[in-house]
Amino acid sequence: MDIEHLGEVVIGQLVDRGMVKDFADLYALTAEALSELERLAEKSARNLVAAIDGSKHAGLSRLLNGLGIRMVGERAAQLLASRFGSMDKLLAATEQDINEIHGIGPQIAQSVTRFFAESHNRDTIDRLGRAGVVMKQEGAIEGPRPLDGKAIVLTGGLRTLTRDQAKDLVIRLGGRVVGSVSKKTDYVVVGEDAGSKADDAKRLGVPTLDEAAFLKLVGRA
DNA sequence: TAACCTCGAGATCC
DNA sequence: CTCGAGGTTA
Repeated sequence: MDIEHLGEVVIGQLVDRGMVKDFADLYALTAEALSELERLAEKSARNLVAAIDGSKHAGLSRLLNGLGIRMVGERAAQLLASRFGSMDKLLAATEQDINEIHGIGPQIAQSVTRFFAESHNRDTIDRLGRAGVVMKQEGAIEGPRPLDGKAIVLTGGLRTLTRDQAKDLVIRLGGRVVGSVSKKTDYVVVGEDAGSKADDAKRLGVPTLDEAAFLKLVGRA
């Protein structure tokens, strides 16, 4: 369920009545107040309040996506959430820090830092936090991120992880899974019955990891 | 090159 | 909602 279900009719009334000036105000709404509006009876009002409340736990990437930062859509929001893990760390980041993320360049980095430099935007974030909006990435890995910025190739089958699980793990640890081995590849994870990618790694001098070494590196062993 | 972001236009649904 | 144009990034 999503706040986006708020129709224009309802939003318009809320704004006209001064009940909502920015989207942090949505969290202060009550079913009683909403029932005063036209075209929104008690049941809908309660559903709406519940949906708004539930959105507090959408996670940092959804929050960043929802703030409306120029050039930050789903993809950039996920990259930022994955790299910094919490709003506090993102707020403390410099433009250079953000620019260094693979997938984010100078334009987006500047857009993000400009957004957070605006005091009214910081106010909105403060108020969202006080309203109980979760400002951390759900499932974020605490501590060192051994794969930060690393390009990983997976080849062959792993015993303890499916390919999707392995990919998810790499991403959550800050790395990215790429499809072919090149000099820019940081590691090749060699599973069972690995194919030519293992040969490519040897030929190009790219470090290889067997499953045990991979699990150890990612802190799962 | 390919995926992604923004925005406006027109199609579609209720 | 989908589409296309125009821009960003690697």
